[in-house]
Amino acid sequence: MSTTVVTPFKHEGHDHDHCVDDALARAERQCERRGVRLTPIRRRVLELIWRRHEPMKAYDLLDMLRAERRSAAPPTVYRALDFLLEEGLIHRIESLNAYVGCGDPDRPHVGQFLICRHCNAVAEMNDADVHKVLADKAGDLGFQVGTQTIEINGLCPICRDQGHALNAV
Amino acid sequence: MSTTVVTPFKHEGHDHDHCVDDALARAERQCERRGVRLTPIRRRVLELIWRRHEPMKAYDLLDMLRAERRSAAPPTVYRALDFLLEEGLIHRIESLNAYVGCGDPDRPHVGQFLICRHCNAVAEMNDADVHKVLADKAGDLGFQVGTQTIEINGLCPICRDQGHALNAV
DNA sequence: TACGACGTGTTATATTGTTGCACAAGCAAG
DNA sequence: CTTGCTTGTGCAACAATATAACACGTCGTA
Ligand SMILES: [Zn+2]
Ligand SMILES: [Zn+2]
Ligand SMILES: [Zn+2]
Ligand SMILES: [Zn+2]
Repeated sequence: MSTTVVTPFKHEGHDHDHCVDDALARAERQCERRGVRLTPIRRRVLELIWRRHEPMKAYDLLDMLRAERRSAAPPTVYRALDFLLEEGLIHRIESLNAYVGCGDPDRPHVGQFLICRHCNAVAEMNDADVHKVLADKAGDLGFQVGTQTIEINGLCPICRDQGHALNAV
Repeated sequence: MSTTVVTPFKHEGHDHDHCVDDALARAERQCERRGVRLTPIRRRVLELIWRRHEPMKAYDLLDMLRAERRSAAPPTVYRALDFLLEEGLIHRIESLNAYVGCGDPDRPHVGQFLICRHCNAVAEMNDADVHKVLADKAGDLGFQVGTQTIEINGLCPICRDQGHALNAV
């Protein structure tokens, strides 16, 4: 069993205030250690992402930023996102054009995402078996693996238990 | 060994004219069987995608279409792409905002893509082991799998043999 | 002080994708 | 054949996502 849940579903009973505070504290420590600056804008964007604990769109973040910082513009948020991506503090969900916080930014990795199509909850796995089987199969074809984009769309435990069905979108 | 290569890399010695003709003939048979219409526009877009045998952007297709059909506009190409996606004749590569032909449109499936970061070549796998390990791991977390987006970026056999390195982008 | 690196403000632009409505082409029932 | 329905296309505008270019300010350091 090599499954590592990097970030669990939001529902799965957790003290979310604590979860956000934790993520910000981790980010601050990590940035200090690396000698990079978690400026107010960057910190605020990271906080907005964690607050919702679900994939956030760049322009939704921009609207929120604008509410408190009149000068915010697209570059403001995209620069912050670039920084956070660079430092591994967030991941980009390609299939949604959205961004989620990473629960384990310390070691660089690519995420394996489970995305609920009903409630938008996202969990991040980092499973060595998944990585290995893909690398092996790709290797069989002579392909050298760089970055894996793995995004699984489906139903989270809560929504499944509530009777939502896959085919109903 | 459950690896099925749905669409191999373009390089791997193949008669490309034949490959395009084949794809179009398959598409025509399939559309007829299903009672849907492979109209001239749809057929032409599919052909443009197969001609290049690599991920094609919507607006690049639009430019090509416009060269021969003055009235072409964004909806023209997006409607054709929607149709082709619906019928499984092409796949969308989320990480590139691009579209590639599917080598096995008959049975619906999601693709597992190997994308060369140097030459843009794409191969499509449809590997049961990959699907299973992901479904199992997701299932362990109570997640019911719907659609998998799997896109591996790296180096194709040709580019790797030519000494291109992963880190050099 | 002077310099250089970095972060931000600002404006404009590029890229990717959608909506709405009118009209035409294909097809089936009468 | 012709009426009416469904599907496909033309067209215009727009929405959503992302980047470019340049000016300016702050801060650490030679
Ligand atoms: Zn939380
Ligand atoms: Zn859910
Ligand atoms: Zn070919
Ligand atoms: Zn290559």
